[in-house]
Amino acid sequence: MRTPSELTQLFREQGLKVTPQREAVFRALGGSVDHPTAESVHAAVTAEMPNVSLRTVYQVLNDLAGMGEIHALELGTGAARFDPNVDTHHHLVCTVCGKVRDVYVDPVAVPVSALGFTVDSAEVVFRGRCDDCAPVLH
Amino acid sequence: MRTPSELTQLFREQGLKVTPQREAVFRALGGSVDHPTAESVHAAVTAEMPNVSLRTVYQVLNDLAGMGEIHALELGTGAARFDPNVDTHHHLVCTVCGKVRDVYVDPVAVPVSALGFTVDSAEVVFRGRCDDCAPVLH
DNA sequence: ACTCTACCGACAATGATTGTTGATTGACAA
DNA sequence: TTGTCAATCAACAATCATTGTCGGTAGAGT
Repeated sequence: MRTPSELTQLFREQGLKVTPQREAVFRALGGSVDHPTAESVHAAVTAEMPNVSLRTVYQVLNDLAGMGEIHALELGTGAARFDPNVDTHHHLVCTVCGKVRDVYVDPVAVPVSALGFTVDSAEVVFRGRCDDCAPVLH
Repeated sequence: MRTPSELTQLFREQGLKVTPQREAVFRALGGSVDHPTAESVHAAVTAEMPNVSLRTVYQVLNDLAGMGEIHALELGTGAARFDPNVDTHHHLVCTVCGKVRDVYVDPVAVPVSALGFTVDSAEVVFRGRCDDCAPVLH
């Protein structure tokens, strides 16, 4: 994801207004190392600016995803996760606490048996237990 | 997934009754090459045996998944897909029509940066367009 | 034949997300 | 500075997949 000020530029170019609510979402995403859900982005935003509706947060997140500035991840953890890191990378998902970490993997070769299928993207999801949850035996 | 008759054995060993409804689900899954949703399993079942409730189909699918006889796939296509193929393999997901195909990939190496994370499984999802949908431009 | 699980139908409830509506605000261009 | 229109609000309904519940019935397995 670009910087908040670059996004400001981009939004204006698209004919979209740069509102404080949108800027707050930009900032919340920029300062996120985890992979927040819409709910947690909303929580971060309302911490500084109450009265921002969850509806609006969803709107902005969808706008950003539509522009390719962030990625929406469906990791089977219930809610969608939003990832400001759009470089090619993959994910570690803790099956206990649900935390998501970035991980870089050697490019995954498109398998021969994929003939007759045009591959646009490959995503690798590693499931397991993170540091905090590893000691917990099942 | 094992054969319907093996599953019959297994269910009895677990103290579970082998009902016609459960057998119908076994057969529906056994004869599926695609990756059906609960809804489509239900459709296949009710084709031969009306009055089987969707609720019951969900039950049986969850039982089978709990026993490791099938896998529940969360591929971001809305509904969960159920896969009777429990061999190590991965998936091609058509972003246009939603069809899912099996694909076999060389074992994905767990990346070094995954230290501090105990990996239990790795799943690779290739997204793109299948034969039927490839000609459709965007 | 008896018992207890499984099933039914019918419905409510969940949780994430999107739609709607009517009123208000405020960003930006003129 | 002002006018316009997009954006937002609150509040609510609706969606979709899935699970829970319940009273009543059927049938699988001993």
